[in-house]
Amino acid sequence: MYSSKLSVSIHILSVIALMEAQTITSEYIASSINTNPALVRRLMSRLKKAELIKTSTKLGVTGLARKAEDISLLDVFFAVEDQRDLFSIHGNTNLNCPVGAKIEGTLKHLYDNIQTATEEKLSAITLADITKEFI
Amino acid sequence: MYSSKLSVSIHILSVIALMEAQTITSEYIASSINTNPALVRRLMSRLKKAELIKTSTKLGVTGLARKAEDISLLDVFFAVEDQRDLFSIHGNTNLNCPVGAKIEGTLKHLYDNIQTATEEKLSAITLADITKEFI
DNA sequence: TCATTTGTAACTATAATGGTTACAAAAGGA
DNA sequence: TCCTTTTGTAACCATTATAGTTACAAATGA
Repeated sequence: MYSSKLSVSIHILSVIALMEAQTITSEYIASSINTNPALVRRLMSRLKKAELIKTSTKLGVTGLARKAEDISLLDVFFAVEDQRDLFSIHGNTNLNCPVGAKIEGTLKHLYDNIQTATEEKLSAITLADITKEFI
Repeated sequence: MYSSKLSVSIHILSVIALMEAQTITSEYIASSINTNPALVRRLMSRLKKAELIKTSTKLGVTGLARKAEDISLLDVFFAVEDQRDLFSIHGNTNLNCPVGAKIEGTLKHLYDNIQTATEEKLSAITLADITKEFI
């Protein structure tokens, strides 16, 4: 199971998208999530590096860096999630056993297919698809 | 990212499938994985409860409970993984905010679609598909 | 009866997450 | 130029899950 970083980041981006006119702060966003501003800023920092949002000291968040229609959930996922692999594979198997020798490669190939399908699903959903639920 | 329990369980089942003739022990399987027998038995216990393998004290593992063609990776996944959700959703959001009020339901619906697709992929692969790679 | 193996409890170390405090640095605006 | 606000980040902490390990009672085949 992936962490909630994707979910929280979508939350952050949604708040920004819905208040495009104003500039808002990590403090404000944190109050919508019911968490603290530092956690929000930690994610904001990564969203900024991925060029999904614009920020400025003193002013706070000044908006999305792209249109909501051009931000996919895969963009967000890649921006904030370090551990992108869907399934873990145990290493250090016994290479003298026919299973031990080949299991890693076999599973890797198989999991890659599933992972690719998942990522395609994420790339097909945009922030705009999500924010329209909130209006 | 899911734990390696699925991967290790597939390893266990593969060893059993490839040695269908003989009965083998957790000790033997552990040597192929390069881990210890108790960890193998912990997973074996769940595979047995899910009716995927047959075991007996004194004899050890006496074989698969079904044909390898009739054991899907989804069966294995459900047998050993408690945390089946693909993505975590943060709870306790601020219901006074339009985003906070609806984010949980929106994400749940969206993630469910992706999860279902993933599970369908897992159900389409059988143990037989995997073991044929090892011969 | 006895030797073997499962099944399970209990414990440990490690790593990731989510939460939190604190503060330097940036930068807008008076 | 100075002040105030906010980001960006470091440094913690508590909690949880994983993977590994030891130990042993109970089951059971021979």
